[in-house]
Amino acid sequence: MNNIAATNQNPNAVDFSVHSRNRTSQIKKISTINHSNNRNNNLIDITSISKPTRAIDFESMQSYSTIHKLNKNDMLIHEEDEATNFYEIVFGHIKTYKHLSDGRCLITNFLGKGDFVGLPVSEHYSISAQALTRSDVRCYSHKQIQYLMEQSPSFAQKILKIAQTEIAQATNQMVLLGRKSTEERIASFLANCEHTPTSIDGFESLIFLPMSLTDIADHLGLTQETVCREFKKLRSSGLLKTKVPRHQREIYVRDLKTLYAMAEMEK
Amino acid sequence: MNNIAATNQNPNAVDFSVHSRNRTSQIKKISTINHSNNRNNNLIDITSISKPTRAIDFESMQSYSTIHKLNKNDMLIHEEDEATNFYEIVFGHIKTYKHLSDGRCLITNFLGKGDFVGLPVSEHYSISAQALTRSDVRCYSHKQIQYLMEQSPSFAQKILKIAQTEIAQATNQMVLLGRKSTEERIASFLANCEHTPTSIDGFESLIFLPMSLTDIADHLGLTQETVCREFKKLRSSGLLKTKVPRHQREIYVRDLKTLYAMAEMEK
DNA sequence: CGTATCATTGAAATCCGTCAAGCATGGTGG
DNA sequence: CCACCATGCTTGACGGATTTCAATGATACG
Repeated sequence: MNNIAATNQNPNAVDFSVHSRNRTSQIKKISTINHSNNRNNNLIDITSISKPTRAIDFESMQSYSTIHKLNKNDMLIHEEDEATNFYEIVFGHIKTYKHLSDGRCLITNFLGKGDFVGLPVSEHYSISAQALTRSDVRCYSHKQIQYLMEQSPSFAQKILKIAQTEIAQATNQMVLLGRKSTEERIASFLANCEHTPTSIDGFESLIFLPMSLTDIADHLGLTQETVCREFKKLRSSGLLKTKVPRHQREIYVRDLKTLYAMAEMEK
Repeated sequence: MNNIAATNQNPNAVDFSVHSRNRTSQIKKISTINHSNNRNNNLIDITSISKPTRAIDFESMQSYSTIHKLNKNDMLIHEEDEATNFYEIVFGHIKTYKHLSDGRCLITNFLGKGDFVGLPVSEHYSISAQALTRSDVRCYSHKQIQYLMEQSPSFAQKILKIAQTEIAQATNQMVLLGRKSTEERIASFLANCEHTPTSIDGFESLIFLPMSLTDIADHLGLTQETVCREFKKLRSSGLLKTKVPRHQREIYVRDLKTLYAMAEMEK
């Protein structure tokens, strides 16, 4: 997750979206860009690829992708849907989650710029994904990915690396959910957020949170109330500060070392 | 996890192992079998592979693997170690886990026959793995795996599929740890175990558990005592039965449908 | 047969969830 | 521009499920 602060500078974010979690919401395909203004202009003609050892990376891949623009609360993936596309988040913030039948929800991850969702191979997606803010995602078809994996070993490695990263993150989250205290969960969460260095009143770092307290609770296996109280505790201890008392989407951290220690992070 | 019951028929399981969780324990490389009695006898000379589309599966791969024999409590993987090998469990039961600095533990998965651990790409393993019972694992070097991924697209797909399965399992476990009640956790755990159909006293199914209550607790984010009490509750409700009151490693399930309903399983 | 590990059970404490109410915020529509 | 309403945040009081602590009994393994 990079450049979270950047979303803050974008006042154009307008919400045309239908009600959250309403299955009738549709992805808005505003543009289908064919990025021929590619940095290296190294377009690859798929039909002419022959050398199996040829390297194909996401940069050159961009020529075959389309950009989808999502409004806040738009659904990107429904868990039950047939898996057809692989997405790279270009801008904005996405949450991935699972629901139980009675409405309980667990948010498996928050994704930002440079993150991926919808790896190929499986018939159906195993999670749902929804935009937290106005977002842009680059869409690759699974067929395309699979074809390129066949053509380029280094591309296949790259895909596997993405899967590995997902596994490592999920494993850490299991430790958090299964064995960490409330305080450790909040600290771990904040430690994993994107930090912008600052030097205001002796606070080291600024975090911008694109999600609600309820979302944080659904990510950490807590309730909204507990998350709220824990934030309050950390504020009165002096570790955190928010400009406006309410609407604390911008959080200043006094001391990152203390935060990490509190998080009981795995080395 | 297949054939758990089979481990039960193996009274040869002897524990020569050193103390559990003792970093000084070593993998016992008893045999380095070169399985030339391969079913199809289709040994592949790696140096002669040229066609990139050639299919290579684990069956033909076996010629390049070695078998490691593990005693109970032997370590297969240490989290901090440099990642060099990929393992397939051939026989027995392995647990994969992570520790926090103060000793708290979360068991990320229980592996059985046909399961894998130690996917390539990363520099270091992200979890530890230890044998629950006497076990045999087939060992493939990462170099070998990477080479074969380059040679065979279908092999690369197979590796990616393994990673995907791991992600899906981890995701379900996150839901369990973050949002399920104690009863649902136990029921989910039992539902995921290997079942042997039976018809004794109207009980449908038999489960053999190779792990301790503490291990189950460390997998479900509970304490040993809570797990014990929940089992007792399910026994007195009539859903479960054990032959011997203590040592309840063999559990009979009255009704699988009830078990699944209780588990709040994701469809 | 003895010791270490594992399982069991009870009593007490606590953390967190639940419920409820009030307040703030921001987007919408008049 | 203001009022309204939905959503999100805050706070308190309460109850209960689980952990913690402790002690005992089984079991397995050498």
